[in-house]
Amino acid sequence: MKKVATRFAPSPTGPLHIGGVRTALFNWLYSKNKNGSFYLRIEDTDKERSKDEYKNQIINSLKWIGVENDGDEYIQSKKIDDHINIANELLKNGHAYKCYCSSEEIEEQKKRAKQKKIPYIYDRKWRDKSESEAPKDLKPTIRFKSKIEGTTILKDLVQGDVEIENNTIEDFIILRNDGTPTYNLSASVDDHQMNITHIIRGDDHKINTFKQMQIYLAMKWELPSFAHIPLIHTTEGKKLSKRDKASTLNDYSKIGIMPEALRNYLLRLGWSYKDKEIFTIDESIKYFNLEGIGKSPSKLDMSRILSMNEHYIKNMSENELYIQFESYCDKYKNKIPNEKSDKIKKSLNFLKNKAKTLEDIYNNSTYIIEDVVSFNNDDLKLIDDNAKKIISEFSSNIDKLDKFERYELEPILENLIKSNNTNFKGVGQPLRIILTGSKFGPGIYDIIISLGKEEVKKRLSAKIT
RNA sequence: GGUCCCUUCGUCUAUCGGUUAGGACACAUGGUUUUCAUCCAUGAAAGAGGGGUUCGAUUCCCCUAGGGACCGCCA
Repeated sequence: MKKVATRFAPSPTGPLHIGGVRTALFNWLYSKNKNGSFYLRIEDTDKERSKDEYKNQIINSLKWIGVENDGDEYIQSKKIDDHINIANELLKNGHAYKCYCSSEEIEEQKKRAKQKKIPYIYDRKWRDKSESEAPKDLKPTIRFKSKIEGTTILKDLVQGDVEIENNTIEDFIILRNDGTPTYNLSASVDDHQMNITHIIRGDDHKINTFKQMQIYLAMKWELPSFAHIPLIHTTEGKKLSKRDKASTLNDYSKIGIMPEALRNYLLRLGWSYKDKEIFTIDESIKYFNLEGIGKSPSKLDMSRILSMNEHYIKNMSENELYIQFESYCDKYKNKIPNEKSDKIKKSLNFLKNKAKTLEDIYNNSTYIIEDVVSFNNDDLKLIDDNAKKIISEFSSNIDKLDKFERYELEPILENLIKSNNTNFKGVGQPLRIILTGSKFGPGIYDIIISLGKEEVKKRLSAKIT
């Protein structure tokens, strides 16, 4: 048995979106499940559109979600000479030929086909023409001599047998008239040279697979296995593209989605293992298989991502959560001041109960992070004279406390409720507003204790007068 | 238009011929609760339609309908 090798081969012509991330994840999981290797190949042969910026974004995205490639990134543009050599070999073997059609001529044919509403396919004009008829002033493209007779069956590991008439595959270009290789050639040569055994990619590549299979056959190379996974659709039911909002990983991380949550979500999007929903990395490696991949495209569901994130927030250790929260604030909000980090750490146990995202934690903890409380007028109106009296009583009552724990605070509040002939809200709400500037937030005891006696006194006295 | 793929609750899915069609998210209701939440309980919610095959079809086959992908000297 050959050692399993998979690859993810994006082109750095745009930011990697969540669909690509899932494809990478599936390839990575499959190879790890089989104790094999996973490679990252940057397909940067389109010099016009490829950008280093995108290459880095791709590498960072995969790193962020925990998909790690074996070995260095494979840079396709460095292998162009190999691709050209194979094209020449194909030419020599009679599996390819020179086509002297100008691009204008081809465009014209396509236009006409469209007008007549018939499918365009290159008419194989130069397939059997002799070289002597070639125009002198035109550089030819090299086309692959595709099969015309019969059918080809692709034994797809996800979709089953897919049969296609060979004559629907045109004589595709493998070398442009400037001598550079095109995608189908480069990809086949690279996959072969990298000893890729399983090609797992989006459904949108299926036609390419039939073309690439023919190159393999012509070169007498051993065919890899193919698995075409259904695409991820937007809520509108269309193929997800780079232009869609909320499509890159950064769109998610900036609102406080954590990598393990998104990884788990993506794993379960289009793949399942019985009724299991939550998978650690190790579990996903252990259980991942191609049989569990569904055949129909699936839609992105934000509320599901959120609830997955919520699950991870509540179930990860507070230490780990703090590390993620800290770097989240650092990157997208304000850096947590050193002197506040202990308070935040201690408060995580109640902060996390109200949070679906790291951003929620941030919003609920600003009263700790920021020293000056800001108020809005509507809330301030609730602080009437009666409320001020209660607050002032509370303030003097806590002076004698030395532990400043819940069991000490509870009786004080209860007494205030009784002596002022009110309910919990009558005491709790004004306190909350003055302490945090908001009617909403963590439990009142949590707020008081997390702030500490000194800070509570300070904030109360600033507002009573 | 041609080729290919898909079709179970709103969404992600389980079921590999016999189930009261299960779970999760979302939703609704009730309970716990100092706000908002959490948590707990309960509920509503699905096999696109039509033909076969079979003792029996969500499951196998065919047709129809609907949806999607591809149709570059991009990758």
